[in-house]
Amino acid sequence: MDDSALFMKWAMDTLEQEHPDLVVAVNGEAGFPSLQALREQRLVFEELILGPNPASSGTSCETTHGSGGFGGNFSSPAAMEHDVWPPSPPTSARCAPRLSGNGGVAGTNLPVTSWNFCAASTLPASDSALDSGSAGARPVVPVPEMVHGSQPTRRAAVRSPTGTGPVSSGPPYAQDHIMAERKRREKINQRFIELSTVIPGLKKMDKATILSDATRHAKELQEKIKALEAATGRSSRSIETVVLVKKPRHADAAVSDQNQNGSPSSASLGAPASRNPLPEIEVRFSETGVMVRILCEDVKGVVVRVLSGVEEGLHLTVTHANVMPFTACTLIITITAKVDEGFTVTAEEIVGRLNYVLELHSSCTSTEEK
Amino acid sequence: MDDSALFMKWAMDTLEQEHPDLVVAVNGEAGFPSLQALREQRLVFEELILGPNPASSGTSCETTHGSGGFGGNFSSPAAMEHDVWPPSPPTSARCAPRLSGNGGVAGTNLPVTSWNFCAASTLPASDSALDSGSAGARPVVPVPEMVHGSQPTRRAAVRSPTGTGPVSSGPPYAQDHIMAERKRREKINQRFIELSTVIPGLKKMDKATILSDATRHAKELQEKIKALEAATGRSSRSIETVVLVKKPRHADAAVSDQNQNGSPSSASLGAPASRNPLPEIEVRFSETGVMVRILCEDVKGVVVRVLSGVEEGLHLTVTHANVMPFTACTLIITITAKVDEGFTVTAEEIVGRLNYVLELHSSCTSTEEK
DNA sequence: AGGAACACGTGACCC
DNA sequence: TGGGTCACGTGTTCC
Repeated sequence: MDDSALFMKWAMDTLEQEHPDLVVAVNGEAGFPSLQALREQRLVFEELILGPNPASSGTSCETTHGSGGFGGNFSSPAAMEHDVWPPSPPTSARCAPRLSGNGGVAGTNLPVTSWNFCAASTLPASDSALDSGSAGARPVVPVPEMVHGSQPTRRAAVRSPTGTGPVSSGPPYAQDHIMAERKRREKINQRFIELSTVIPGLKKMDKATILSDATRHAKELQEKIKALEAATGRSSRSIETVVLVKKPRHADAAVSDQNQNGSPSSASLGAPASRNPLPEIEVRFSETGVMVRILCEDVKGVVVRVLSGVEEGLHLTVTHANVMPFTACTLIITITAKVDEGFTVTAEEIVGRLNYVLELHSSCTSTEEK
Repeated sequence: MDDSALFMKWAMDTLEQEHPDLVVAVNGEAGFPSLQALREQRLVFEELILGPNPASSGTSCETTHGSGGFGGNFSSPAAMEHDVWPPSPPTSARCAPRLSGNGGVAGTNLPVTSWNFCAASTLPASDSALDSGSAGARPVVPVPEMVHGSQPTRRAAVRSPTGTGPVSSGPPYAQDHIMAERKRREKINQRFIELSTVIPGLKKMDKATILSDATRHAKELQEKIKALEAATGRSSRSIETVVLVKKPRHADAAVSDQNQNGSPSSASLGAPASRNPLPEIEVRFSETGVMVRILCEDVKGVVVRVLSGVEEGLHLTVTHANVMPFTACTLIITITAKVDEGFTVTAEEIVGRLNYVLELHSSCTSTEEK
């Protein structure tokens, strides 16, 4: 989530900023945009994900956004790797490229988020390419990159607009459409990488694989849930409307929490062995919805936490909520909610979720930060 | 789940089977693969998802795998919706479409699985195009389809390859690459729709939305699992009280308490006489006051009755009260109150008193009037 | 060499 | 009329 958000933002930003236009380039050969800017980015990304990585950075920098190309006047073909079609026109009659006005190719290079997710964050550099522009077919640094294997760099190269012209749109206008499309692609790719982050044990990173693995994974999760529900259901099988009250939080054993640190929170009660019984959670179902009652410590933010935990995390829609103080440091929160269409919840889930958020909260307060 | 699984399988199979290779095509025009095979598939899909669908089949059926269709010879542009570019070339000079060798359009129409899953059901016509082949720019049936609105048909129409030619590849060779790419796209789209089937409540069907919803959904499932696990873990943990109170009329104040928690003591009693478990009353004390929670039938006047019963009859001063509906005919009443100076109360007193007023009330309603 | 994967530009469609 | 979405063909890179 987090990083993805960042990533998105970054993507947007770069998109916006782009093309200061300088790119220039000149005749045939490519100015070439990012390319290694991209790689650079990927590098950075690696750092983020894998932890701080020495080395890195270095090379390019600013240039990246330099993409600007289309402003209209530079003929620079920017992109093209090397071959270049300009000299191409043989038989086919490529028609005049029009688009950018002068015969040259249109700019439109743009680094592009590209598939290589990686990218991102700090996003430093960029580079050389930009001013360096001029030169012809530089191979440009190959730049080793290649993190662990698969993912390609995908260059930013562009291609001539190929005529463009036929029916609709002259060169000029259309071209924001191309930007839009570019953005769309970028968005999708980004989503792709987000998706890839939530599915574990994914090795290939193919779009196709990501997709299929995602569905596979989803199915697995569903099944797991079903199994879990069944399991817990058995244990407390009884007629409808079972009330199930739990007051967990002993911490102890479970892998879960570190805080066996004699939670300061409890304070209140003198009970020796037994610690604070809070939170206490009760869940009750009706045909149409669910009631949740929570008795918990009165700590700042706990209410919203609970409410959002219920609504967002559990696919419930709160129809009624009430909070009232009880004792100096205790709150009684009572909620009724409807289960969102197409979803189901079990008491265990709700209890688990609430325990989770409450636990988070208390640890939050006891330590600091998150 | 089920269907999705089927779908998946189907998908896989079709994928495998497809392109018996003949596809090849021969001279320029594309042979073109499945076309309606795709539609057929889509059809099948529909059936699977929506349940057996009469009608359907009819048309193509066999043809499907017959894919054979492309055996190669039909130049038919099949696809193109209507506009058609053939006659287009005005100003722009679309250049000659080379690619396919003959001047004609390149084959490559292909209906394409396309994004439109929806499509279809009966999905009539289409095909005709297939054999009918030959003709040029026939508008061919627009094919109404469009299931519930959004999804586009996306026509299959192709475009001329736009030259293709420049540098690399003459028209001839390249063209299997294009088939490959086509296949890849198809695969991906297919995976997309597979994915979309496993995620519930998805309305938009956008690639982008599918992706993001997929990740969202995955995260939710993960959490749900975590919650479930936590819950079951906890519950299994013998400790914890976890009293799970059924709605017994046994009353038996059982509630918690086995743990001598110094904390607020509580007691709850079910109504003895009444057959239905209601009312259910819970009382809990703090140092400074008392909390009373009542689950009772929602009968007119019950609220004031309860409140006055608590305040007047028991020497309590209500500091907070909340009433919320739960189930069609049930109310949850939660009250906190302070004990009036100089008085004391016990849980039993309160429960007794409330049972009394509630009983009065119900008898009131049950019999007639008072 | 050739298959697989990606991004790009572009035409077309829809709301 | 334009923004959004898609599929397509193409160039390119990597194994």
